[in-house]
Amino acid sequence: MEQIRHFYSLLYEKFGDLGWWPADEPFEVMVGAILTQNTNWRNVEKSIEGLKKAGVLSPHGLVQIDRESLAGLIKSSGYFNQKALKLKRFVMWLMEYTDGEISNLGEVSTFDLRAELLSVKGIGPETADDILLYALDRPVFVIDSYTYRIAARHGWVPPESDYNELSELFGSAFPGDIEVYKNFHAGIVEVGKRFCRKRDPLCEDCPGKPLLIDGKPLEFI
DNA sequence: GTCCAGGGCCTAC
DNA sequence: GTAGGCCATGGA
Repeated sequence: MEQIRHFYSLLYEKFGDLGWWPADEPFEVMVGAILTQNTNWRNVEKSIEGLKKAGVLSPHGLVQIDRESLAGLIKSSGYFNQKALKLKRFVMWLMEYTDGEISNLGEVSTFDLRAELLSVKGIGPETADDILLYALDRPVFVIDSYTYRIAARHGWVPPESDYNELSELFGSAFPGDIEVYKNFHAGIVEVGKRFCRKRDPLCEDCPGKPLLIDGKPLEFI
């Protein structure tokens, strides 16, 4: 817990406020959250631009466009057939659940809303929490593979920890602090790219080794 | 040519 | 219930 607070102070010292999530409006965050699944953000940006140009980056726009055309517009994000389907299912849910008005979500508790999002096929815990935190300003801590790698390799959590345990642990380091939640996750992604990139979260090169930021061990920055 | 990116679902043991 | 396969483009 104390280590986690320290980790954030180091990230903040180094990166300051990273201004996440980069988007013009909440709906764009929601779309981006789905498109960026296991995908480099630069590839997602191209897709977002394409959707804007086509004039379909809105709940109504995505309901109207056919799945094949949508897949063509988001090609750069990879998994375009799957993601076109996911976006379709998401906006269908959104239109029905909110009656087409995103502000209606304001009446729903975070707990219920999270369960609703997770019930949409194609939206898992990370995507749901991206939407809750960055589009809807709800106090949830987003966990991604970088967070898990860093926490597990530093021994902050046991390797078998699941998403919810990590989310609760990181969240409880700054209870309910939405702005810190937003910037902490952003900082983790930023530094995660510079950490060991191997997929294996417990690769043998890493246990016990500190996270390096610009070649310096985490503790000594 | 190989690896992997701001995951999640489905299938087989 | 869980490891493994699948989705797919684009940059390093």
